[in-house]
Amino acid sequence: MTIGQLARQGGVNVETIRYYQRRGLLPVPPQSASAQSEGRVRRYDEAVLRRLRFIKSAQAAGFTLTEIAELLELDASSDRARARELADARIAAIEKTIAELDAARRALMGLSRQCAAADTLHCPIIAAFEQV
Amino acid sequence: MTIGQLARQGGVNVETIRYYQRRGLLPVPPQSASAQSEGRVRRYDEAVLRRLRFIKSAQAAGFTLTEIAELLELDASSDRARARELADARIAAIEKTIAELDAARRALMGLSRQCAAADTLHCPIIAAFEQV
DNA sequence: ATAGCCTCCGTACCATAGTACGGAGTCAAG
DNA sequence: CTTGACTCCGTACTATGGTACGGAGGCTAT
Repeated sequence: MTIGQLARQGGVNVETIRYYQRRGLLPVPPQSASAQSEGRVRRYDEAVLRRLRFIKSAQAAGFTLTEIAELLELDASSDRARARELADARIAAIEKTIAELDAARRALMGLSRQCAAADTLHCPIIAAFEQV
Repeated sequence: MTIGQLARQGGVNVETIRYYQRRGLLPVPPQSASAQSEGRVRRYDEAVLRRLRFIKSAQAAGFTLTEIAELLELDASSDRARARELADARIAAIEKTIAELDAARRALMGLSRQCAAADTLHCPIIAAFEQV
């Protein structure tokens, strides 16, 4: 498939694929010849699409592109210990983020409820943050 | 207090304060005269420190600096409805993020456990992402 | 065979949230 | 009254994750 097809299949921009290639996350296939001409267009296979989807999934899990690059290298070297290390570090980071977000969420919910109550003189949302 | 003292009290860099001033989040006080000289150093009071702390708290709740600027403007205009709108939008965004992170966390935990089990032939962390 | 997309590639630019630098002036303590 | 730390201010640079642009050439359907 062409880069444009790969991009559509992966749900990203063509430019994003080029960017991932520059970062070494995706391979740059050779410019293969087509039936009619010598061919100067690069063709991508399913493996690249799977790799692209891996990147997007790992990214959704909060891995940075640098970490994803490392995961992809581990894929080649089969370094299980290191892969697990990265996964565990990410789990800890996710748990920390969730705890912080949950605290913020509960604070905001209480404030929004108070703000909706008609008997309050002024909106507490802004005032509340100032006391923290 | 001076900008350096304000920074220390607020737990940020001096440069960050200047940045917030450029963004209109913090006021730039006049260069007040001191006892000895005409004075060309700006002085900050408690109100600015409270404002700085408000910014950091709101930021921890996931508001962007642009949204915080709006909240600060609402503070002046007392637009409760809009403040509540922003708070509710943020709550929804936080809940979405938490759900995504929790899914990623649970996936990673299962994978890490599998990876630790000695009977698996190869680490499943990388393989798992490729199927998503 | 030609219009009208698509690809290639380098380079430049975007937003977000800061951090760093450098020279000139200011301030407080010894 | 000087030394050393701090302030002022503009400008430039950082990281992260992309987007945009433009010219030259490639591909495909009519």
